[in-house]
Amino acid sequence: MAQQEDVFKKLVSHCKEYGFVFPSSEIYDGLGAVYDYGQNGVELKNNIKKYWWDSMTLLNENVVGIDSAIFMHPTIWKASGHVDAFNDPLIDNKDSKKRYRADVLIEEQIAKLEDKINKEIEKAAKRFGDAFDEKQFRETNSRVLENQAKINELHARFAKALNDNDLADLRQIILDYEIVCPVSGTRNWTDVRQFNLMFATEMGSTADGAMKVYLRPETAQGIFVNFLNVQKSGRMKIPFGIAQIGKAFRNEIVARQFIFRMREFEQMEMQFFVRPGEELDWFAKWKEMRLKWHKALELGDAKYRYHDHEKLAHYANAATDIEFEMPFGFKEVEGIHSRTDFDLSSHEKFSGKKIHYFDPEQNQSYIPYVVETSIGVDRMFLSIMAGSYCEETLEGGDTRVVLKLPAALAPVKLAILPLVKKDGLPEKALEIMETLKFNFNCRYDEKDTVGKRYRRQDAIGTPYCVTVDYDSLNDNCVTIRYRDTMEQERVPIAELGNIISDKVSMKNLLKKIAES
RNA sequence: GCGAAAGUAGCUCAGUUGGUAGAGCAUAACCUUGCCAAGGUUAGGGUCGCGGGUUCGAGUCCCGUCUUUCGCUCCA
Repeated sequence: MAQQEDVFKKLVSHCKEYGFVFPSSEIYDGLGAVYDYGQNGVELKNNIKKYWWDSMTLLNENVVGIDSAIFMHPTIWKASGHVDAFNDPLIDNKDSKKRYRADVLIEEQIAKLEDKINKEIEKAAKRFGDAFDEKQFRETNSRVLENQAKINELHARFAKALNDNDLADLRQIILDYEIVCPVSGTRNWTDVRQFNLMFATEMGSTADGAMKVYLRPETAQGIFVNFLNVQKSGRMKIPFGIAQIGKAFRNEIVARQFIFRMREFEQMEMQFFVRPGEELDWFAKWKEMRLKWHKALELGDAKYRYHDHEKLAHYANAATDIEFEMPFGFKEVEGIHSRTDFDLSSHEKFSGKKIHYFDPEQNQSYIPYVVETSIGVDRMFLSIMAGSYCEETLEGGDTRVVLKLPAALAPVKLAILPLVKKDGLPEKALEIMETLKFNFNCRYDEKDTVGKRYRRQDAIGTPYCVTVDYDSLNDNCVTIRYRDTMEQERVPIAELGNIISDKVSMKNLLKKIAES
């Protein structure tokens, strides 16, 4: 484990040193849990997004894309449940250092009191046998009455505090009813603080006319509110899907582990609309398809696993995660959820607009059910970096750091290197660069020995290097050097474009998924 | 947010009882070699996280603050 954390540290350093990921606002000491992608990182990230987008929209003729705005009508977040669910009053116990939701603590206290009453009743029921009258017992037993009064009073006060959003009173309730920390057993509490997980800002330039809007905490709602637009304008027939890539924002209480949990992050989501009753079949199908997509990258099948949810969110009737083995353990990279008709019917309710689909085959109208696949771009990025990062010891004891990135995703596909920086070799190399730069991302390097240049390319995951030597001037051939095996092969310059294009093409990845 | 640790050049780190900063690697230029890094010469780069205090003098002591890492907590 210590060794794994060490690898993670090295990976983070590597990301910075080679222009993949930088801490945001670094010259101002950084900004918590926000990161910038560097010159190589942005290429890798764009390639990941293209891989996903193409796999959705090209491989599935019934999946189309949209790009919805980050700002959305505030009522959308009421309909989705985020306004309620992302607002937690939290309190810490200073002795155990544990954090609790203040409202949950109070609810548990109520449950405890009710438990006491039930025990009294049980005891009495045993004692009196068949003659026991529960109603009468409740109305007359002093201990029951006392507890019931407490519950009623607590209920009323709790409801009022919640309604007024009175955090001080929530704390006072916890103190007054002598609620203790389940771990430390003490009543040494901090203040109750409100944590709103959504970022809010104001729309409208004058203060009094401004409307509170949120930065979206997920991209999915942009798809749901456009369901009818896309279905009608695209003449889409169920089952069909809508895909979207975009930024989302969450004011995480604790955002850590590098780019694994950030406050600003990017999602790739596809909502698949199906007939009610068929959702679990589609859920199973997408669950399988998504894993294939991951495994096609060949980072190692053993690094992936499903994690089926036992406790489901209020809107779901099935849910699973695809987890990847990060340096800090198996972690969720993608979620696949069967969201039922929760979202669309909720929007129907809140907007007052009918969001139905008329199914010509069944000759009836219904609210479609939804199967969602949702993947974090940044988590995907991290999983690929972690899965590609290798420290190798070579014959002779030398070491090298190499990123064994899938060739189709590598930021640079080909480095063109003159063996020496004289005698017309740089000119020849630049000539090759001129013809290939339209096909894929090439890089030219003439500084230092060729061995050192190979290592530099290894460190950023460039799958192929070609070296221009003295023979090249006469025979128009160059040496291709392969990143992973370090083997070399002599090929004609004229064939270079075709050879490399084929190897780095995303088409081959997509074919692999389609055929598997 | 609570607790613990850390913050000196792009990276990894030195910096002895307080006396105004160093190394290796990296980067750039030139020379040399020429197919798997670390030959030579030279150069650039740091108000030692930031602010305040003690002191004749603070990277070094004290206080505050920010950031990062780990643990707790949360996670649609």
